[in-house]
Amino acid sequence: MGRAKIAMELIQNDKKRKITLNTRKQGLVKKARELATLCDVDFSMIIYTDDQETPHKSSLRNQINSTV
Amino acid sequence: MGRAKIAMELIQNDKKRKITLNTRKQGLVKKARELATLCDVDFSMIIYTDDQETPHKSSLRNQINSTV
DNA sequence: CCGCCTATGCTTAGAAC
DNA sequence: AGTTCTAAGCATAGGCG
Repeated sequence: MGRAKIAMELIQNDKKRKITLNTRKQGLVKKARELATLCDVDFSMIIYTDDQETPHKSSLRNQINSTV
Repeated sequence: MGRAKIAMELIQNDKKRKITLNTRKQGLVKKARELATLCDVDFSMIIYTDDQETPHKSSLRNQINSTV
């Protein structure tokens, strides 16, 4: 099946939400890189995510810093 | 005409580059908002652009801070 | 400049493996 | 859990008003 339309609201299902986060984060970074390349601009992007995979390692928020 | 494919390199034409910057920046912010909504993450994005429209007003770089 | 349009290509949700 | 596939939906280049 192709892409189904999803509601613009918090995804309740943990697994789906995590997949969506990763997929879309990737797409976002790609687009950011493209913009930086096409228009010669400096770019900084920070996504603060709760790391739900290793809660025992840290209760602090992880910082994913994508500098392009 | 529909969307033409563009090369992934610096857009030399000033006018085109500026249009592309604005259009894509808008799209990027939209996607960032979606990601923040769908996955409940905090998001910060900064694009440093040379303001080519008012070079007489400031030689400093403008900082466009889109916090979602 | 701004907005609208439309064709085209890119993104990505869901499935199948 | 990862990988790959596919099509639905979305982003957007270029044109026009």
